[in-house]
Amino acid sequence: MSREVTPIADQLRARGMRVTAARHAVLEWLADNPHATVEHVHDGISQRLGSISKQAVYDVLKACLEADLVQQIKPAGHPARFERRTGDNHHHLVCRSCGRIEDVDCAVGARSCLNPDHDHGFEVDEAEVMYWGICGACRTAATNAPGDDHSRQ
Amino acid sequence: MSREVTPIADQLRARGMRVTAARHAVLEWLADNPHATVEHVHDGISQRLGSISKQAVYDVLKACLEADLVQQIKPAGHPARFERRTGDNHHHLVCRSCGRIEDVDCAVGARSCLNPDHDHGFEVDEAEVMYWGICGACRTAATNAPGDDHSRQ
DNA sequence: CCGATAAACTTGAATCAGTCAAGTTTACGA
DNA sequence: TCGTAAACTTGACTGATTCAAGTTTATCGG
Repeated sequence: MSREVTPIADQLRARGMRVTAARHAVLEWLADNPHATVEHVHDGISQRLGSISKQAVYDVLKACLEADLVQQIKPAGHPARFERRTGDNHHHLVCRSCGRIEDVDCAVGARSCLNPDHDHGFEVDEAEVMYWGICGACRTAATNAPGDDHSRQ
Repeated sequence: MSREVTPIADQLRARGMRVTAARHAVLEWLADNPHATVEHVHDGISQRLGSISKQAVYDVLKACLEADLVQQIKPAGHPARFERRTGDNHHHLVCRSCGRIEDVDCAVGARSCLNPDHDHGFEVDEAEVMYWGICGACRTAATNAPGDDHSRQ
């Protein structure tokens, strides 16, 4: 059900990138499965592609990252996650326990928290807002069976 | 020049923690060297203490973290950093190139960006704001000798 | 359509921060 | 001053990510 405005192949070509089965599969799959880890992506597209190395997934994601076709989220202590939604300054809600991520629109309105009052000589290009907490599933799991987090989303 | 309000030993005892040479050294050193990595702390206090294992530094920092005596910052792609300033909702400016960190007071005023508009069933306990950019030193280094980041602060 | 070639992919080793585990030492209350 | 749990030492291990060398393939010029 990926309702792409532009076909994936065109998006790649528009940036001068080669169109490969791996790239197509990753981008298509990611559109339907936001906040996926490399592991998730690999599992997800291996079926559709027959097989693909994990390194290729890293390569594809890195290329798409640089081409601004995907965005990366790296929550401390959890593997990186990827999503197709880029450039709209939205933030993320991260579960401390399982690493699950949800999107959150900027609570203070677009770009309001993007400029620090004092930049210490830095050239700032991004403001990242991350809300940390425990998701519903993990809270339930914790009360039912204390001490066992059912980890990994 | 650590101008502690309360002596370090007392701060530890106040939380029911044992006062050890390692803990004292770490906390004292950290007061004068904010945003240090485990490596930095280890190097810094090894001299003052004669010797200490890196694992002990991890242990001390973990204990102090749980006792709220230090705060941890984990910038994506860089080793964790520690500081004594806690509980005042300040944010951080991180250099993409060398990982150097500077403090920034909340641009939108205390706690204004702490509550996401939709919590997706999460129990949110922290909002983390991280500004990413390139610090002055790395910008200079990049223009002088392109392609060589003089990394690691 | 066909080959050349640089980009993309495969495989497997390496790195790096951090964690685990078993044994020894030490702070501190009795 | 003694016993004990907490803290420290040493060294192995993990898991995500990166590096590197060799092979395959998309695309472009002919």
